[in-house]
Amino acid sequence: MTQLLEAAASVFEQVGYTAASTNAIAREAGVSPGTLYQFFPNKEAIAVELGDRYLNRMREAHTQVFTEANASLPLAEMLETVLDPLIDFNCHNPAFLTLLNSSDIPGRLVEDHDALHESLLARVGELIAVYVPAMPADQRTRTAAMAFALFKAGLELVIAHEGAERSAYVGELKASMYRYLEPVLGSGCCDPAGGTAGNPAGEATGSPAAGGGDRRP
Amino acid sequence: MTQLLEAAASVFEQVGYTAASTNAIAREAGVSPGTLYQFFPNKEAIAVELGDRYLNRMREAHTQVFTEANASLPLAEMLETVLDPLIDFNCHNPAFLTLLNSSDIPGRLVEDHDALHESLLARVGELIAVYVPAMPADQRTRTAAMAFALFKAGLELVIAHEGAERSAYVGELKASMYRYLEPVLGSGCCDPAGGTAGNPAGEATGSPAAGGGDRRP
Amino acid sequence: MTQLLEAAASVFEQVGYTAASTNAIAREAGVSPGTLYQFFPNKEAIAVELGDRYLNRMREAHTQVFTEANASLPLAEMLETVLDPLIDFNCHNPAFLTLLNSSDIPGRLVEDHDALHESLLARVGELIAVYVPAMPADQRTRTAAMAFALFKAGLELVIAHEGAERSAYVGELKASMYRYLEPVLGSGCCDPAGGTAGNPAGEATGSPAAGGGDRRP
Amino acid sequence: MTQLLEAAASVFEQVGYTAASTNAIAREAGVSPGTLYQFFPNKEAIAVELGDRYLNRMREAHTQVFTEANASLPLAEMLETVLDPLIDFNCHNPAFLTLLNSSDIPGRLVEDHDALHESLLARVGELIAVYVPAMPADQRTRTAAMAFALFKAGLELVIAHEGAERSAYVGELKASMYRYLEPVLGSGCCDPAGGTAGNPAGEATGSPAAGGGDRRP
DNA sequence: TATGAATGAGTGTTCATTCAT
DNA sequence: TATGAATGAACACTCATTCAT
Repeated sequence: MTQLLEAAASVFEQVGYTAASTNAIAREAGVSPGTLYQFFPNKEAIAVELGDRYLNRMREAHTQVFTEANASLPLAEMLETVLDPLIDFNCHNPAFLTLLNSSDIPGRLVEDHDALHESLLARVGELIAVYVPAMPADQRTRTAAMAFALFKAGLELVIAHEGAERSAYVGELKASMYRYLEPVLGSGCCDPAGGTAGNPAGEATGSPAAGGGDRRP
Repeated sequence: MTQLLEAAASVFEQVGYTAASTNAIAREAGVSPGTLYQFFPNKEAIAVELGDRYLNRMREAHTQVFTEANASLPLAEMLETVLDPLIDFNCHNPAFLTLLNSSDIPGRLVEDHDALHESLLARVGELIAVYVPAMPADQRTRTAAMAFALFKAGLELVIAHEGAERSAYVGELKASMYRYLEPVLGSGCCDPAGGTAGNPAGEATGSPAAGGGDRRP
Repeated sequence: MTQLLEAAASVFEQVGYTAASTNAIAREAGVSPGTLYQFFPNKEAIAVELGDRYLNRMREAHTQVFTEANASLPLAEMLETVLDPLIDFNCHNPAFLTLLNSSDIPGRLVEDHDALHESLLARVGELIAVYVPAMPADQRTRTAAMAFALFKAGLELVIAHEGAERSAYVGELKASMYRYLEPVLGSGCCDPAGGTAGNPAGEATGSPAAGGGDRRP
Repeated sequence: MTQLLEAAASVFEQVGYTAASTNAIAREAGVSPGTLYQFFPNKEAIAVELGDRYLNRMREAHTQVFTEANASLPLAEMLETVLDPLIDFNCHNPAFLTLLNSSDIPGRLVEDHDALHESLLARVGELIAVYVPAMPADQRTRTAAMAFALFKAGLELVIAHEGAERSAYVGELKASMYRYLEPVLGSGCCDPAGGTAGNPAGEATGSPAAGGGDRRP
């Protein structure tokens, strides 16, 4: 089962959900096609289970991401606290993003698959609600959607690069999120910094700007 | 030929490039499979031609998008000038975004397909260079990549909604791009406004915040 | 019409009858597919007409091949007289052999196509009958079939080579046919010579052994 | 696998390699198209595997064909020894000849396919070399090619007939080969006999003239 | 008459899924 | 439980043939 999901993650990441064949997943897992179908009723179910496992592992390993305690922090620190482990997790599990962006998963799965998406979106919304309880629900929904979209878009760039380049993109990602959310969630007024060169004072001001995300050697 | 490309756009948009079948495209166009292959040598060529046409139509119809005259404008106005027609175009041609995000197009096409991507990315980079000529090349590349990613991510949300909701997302998209770029390209210091509720003064300050993009009823 | 048949000959020779497409023939002839079908009802008819033309051209240009006057000659000379122009013709019209060997032409055509084959076979039989009038019909049929098969097999080797090598194969072809037929048609008893090295006296004895067939530079 | 190859042999024999469809082969074998592709990666591979099997079966079942011990025999006896099992084998496996003559097999297969051809041709050359070691290589090549072509041409006639008629053609085939090779490989001078009626003494003289090859009733 | 776009059944091949072992 | 041969509908693509122009 685990080896099947790992194989699926590998194949999904390489060719995408649609182009991934169950035979290829079985082969990658070192089992026969028949065996795969004793664990999963169909190809969609593999993606769903994989998404669930990713979600659980994120919850288990990085509890702080989903803790409201973060809400007591200033925005910049909260973002650091929340984004760092998320970025790290996705760098080590790139198939998660693939799954998250596979809007072309067909049929009945869409509901289940969107469940993964909605689950994460709801988390973002809750966090926003802690910072700005007065925000109307529809506005909060939009802000959460936009923040989440920003995060996924930036993640793709982060994952697509390695080493120092990856670190730089991590900085850009954090900066873009901070700048987008600061006028809404922050208490201050001016953007204190940015991942963009030319503002080397960034780090000192407390806004997230650079570093980590890639803990692979 | 035109009806085939329109059918392809429709099918690509609905199921993505990989899952789109040439037979389905032919059926949607109301022709036989054989007819499709008198115009295109293979499935990839359809996507390439479609991408080229989109690019040309964008160039022809919205010359101002790619004009450096925009660079003399303040950032907020430049963004309005550039983003509005782009958003509008993509709302009317949603398959363009699908194509732009179809990283799973295989084989020889990849080069042509990436050409589309690179072409747009280069445009963004040029615009940035006009605003901040002193920015180092690698930093400019990253900023352009991030801005483009932001735009695509926001577009997806815009396209996914309709009516007032869509307009609201247009505001969020513009706000996110303005806030990301302002510290780098802008001359001012404070984010003067935002699409986010709670800052109703937004429109008055000249930052892009709401409006257009969806001219469909 | 003529250009169509020439195009057909070229395409048949290159890929064989089955793999030859009518579109390819039309393209090679520089006309549209529709034009082709105004001259021929279907693909088979092209092969039939081509075969007929070959037969007629052989008859017209090389009357002596089918003249019974040859029957007054000794076997060796008759073979020279008959084979030389035949070999020459086939070297210049290689599609003829292709057609002759295309036993996989399907359907109704087979009858027409075999007509070409039968026509040539009958000629061989007639020639044999002149030499050995007493030979029983069934035996004559077999001898003719075998001689014709020998000829086609040798021709293929001849056509497959060029220059001196081709000439050498012409010698082998003539030798094989002479040796096969001599005990039946000839008056002598010993094989007087051969195209095979080691018997350089061959040419002097009057048996066909080498030379010509390839008049292309 | 075996049933698939048998089906393929049947279809190839009936319509030739090019016109044979994999679906037809699967249907003839009583399996689905998908099943065929679990054993063979593509159509070419079927022909290659079939050819290999034929070659191996010829080698295993008729070792004497490829034994140099035959070289100690007089030509007539050697031919009997070698040709009889070969003719017999081909009468029972007519698709082998079809494959051998399928010069229109495309693409990568050509190499493998020609390998089959070359393999047999080399055998003939070796046999000739034993009889006439002094023969120059190029001459030996030509003699082998011609003898092989003769054999294939005669085989076609043999296979095309049945019963007594087939036997008669076997006689003609042997006679043609004996007469072609005798002046080169034989020690005597006169053609001692022939398959052709009118020379009833043939059998007595030791030259191959008639009989077997068709052991089917 | 010549065209060439259109046809649609057919091709070689793939793949999610099943089932006897 | 695990296998892997089997399935058959579907896919990308071809081609002999038709027909409106």
